[in-house]
Amino acid sequence: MSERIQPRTLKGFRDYLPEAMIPREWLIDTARSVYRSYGFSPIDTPALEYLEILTGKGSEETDKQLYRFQDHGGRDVGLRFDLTIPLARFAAQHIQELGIPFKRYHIANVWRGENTQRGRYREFMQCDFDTIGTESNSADIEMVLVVHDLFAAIGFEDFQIHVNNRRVLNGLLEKLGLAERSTLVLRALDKLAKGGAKVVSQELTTVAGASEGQVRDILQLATLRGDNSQVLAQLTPLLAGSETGERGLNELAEMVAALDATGIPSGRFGIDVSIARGLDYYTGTVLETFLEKLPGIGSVCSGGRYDNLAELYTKEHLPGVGASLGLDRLLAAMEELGQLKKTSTTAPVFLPFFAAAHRDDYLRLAANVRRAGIGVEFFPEAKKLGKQLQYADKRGFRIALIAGADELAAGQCQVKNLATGESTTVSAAEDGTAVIAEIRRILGA
RNA sequence: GUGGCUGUAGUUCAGUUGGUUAGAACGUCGGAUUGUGAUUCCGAAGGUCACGGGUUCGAAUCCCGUCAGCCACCCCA
Repeated sequence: MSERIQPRTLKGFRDYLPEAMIPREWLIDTARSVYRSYGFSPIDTPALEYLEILTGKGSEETDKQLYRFQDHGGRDVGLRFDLTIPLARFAAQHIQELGIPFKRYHIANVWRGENTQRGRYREFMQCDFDTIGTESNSADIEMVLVVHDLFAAIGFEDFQIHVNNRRVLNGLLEKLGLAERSTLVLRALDKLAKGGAKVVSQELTTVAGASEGQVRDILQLATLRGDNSQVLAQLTPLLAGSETGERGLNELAEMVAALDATGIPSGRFGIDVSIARGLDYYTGTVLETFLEKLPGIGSVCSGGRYDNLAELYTKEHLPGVGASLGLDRLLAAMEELGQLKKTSTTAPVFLPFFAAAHRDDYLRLAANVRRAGIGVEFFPEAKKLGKQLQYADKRGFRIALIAGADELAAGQCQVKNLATGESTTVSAAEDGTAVIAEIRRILGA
């Protein structure tokens, strides 16, 4: 034992203590229930894939960030860096059994070997949902609704879903004769929110090789302001004559009308022509979600429509639309906003081990309360009551059930509200119905 | 991957121009209080000063490397 191994974790990888894990699980549960409420079904895929599956896309950037190695059988493998590529492979393999349209959600860890920053890690969780196999704009509209419901369910008031359509931009680029360099242009445009017009125009000129006039037209389009109908009206002349652009415009207009009809508060959703998304596989709707109080953290939920998800893996034509919630970035944001409740207990009720000779009575009482669907933690040692209550207080329990030899002899139990300190004595007989009723009363209040 | 800042008990931080035994608060554990939790009092545990090397009579302090964290770029959730 002379030399111990230093306990440590890799850069960008983290341990989760109960205090961090409890809100994390809550967020996952919330996302899951919103996705399910729209009929999305869960799937899972392996963390490790054949390298060729992951590098199929071939972009340099993802290639650099990919965790890759040879497995014990000498196969070239890699850890998934998002959930979309695995979905493409998954769909190519199983779409026959699944049928179309296929709606799935996938909540899982992904890995990227990039440099860390607040809210950005090398192992992080994504909560994706996608609808594949349909080109209907309804699916795009539903995507926005899901994102809206998701953030509302999490408890945010001040969030904004920015929506755009790639066809709008592509239409303009066609008109300008820049269609071939669209990826470079879009990537530059993606920096508008952060860097401003100067940065964008410089990158457009130097990287994308756009002329002064082209830069001016692109920026004019991207910096349109006003409410949704105003933006749509201003876009119309800019895109006139471009089939692609007009189609994009129509899709946007349809979406605006549909979302208005569902009664989404207007401040939470807006056309933002500057949203481009760096990823080049998006072809139609693109979406980003920002927290008004924390614009610096960037988009916490992004997504869009892609024409052919699985073309690398199958002949089957599989269009899709979906978005991804960045769970860890969102948790970092919520922590910064003080929006996370601090508890490190999962059961609401605490049962002190008070009278050492009565362990079985406590276990029976706890079992009765649990049968009613209420979690109970029984303290493992018959320590001083004060100590046990201190423990309960620190963990954030809401109720303590206090029963010493006297109460047990009388068939009674104190139900103590730990928030107020009030305590009522009720009968513990009849499988604890009175105890359970009192607990429910306190929890309900 | 590039550049900048940082690293001292579980946590937040002191620590003089390099000087001998590295401190505090909070937290933890025990006691005052063999039946009631954020109060009070007493006591205890807890540090290879991130790790490794160098300079020096002497290093938490100066230098180099590694690791990690934060920030910017890049990219993105």
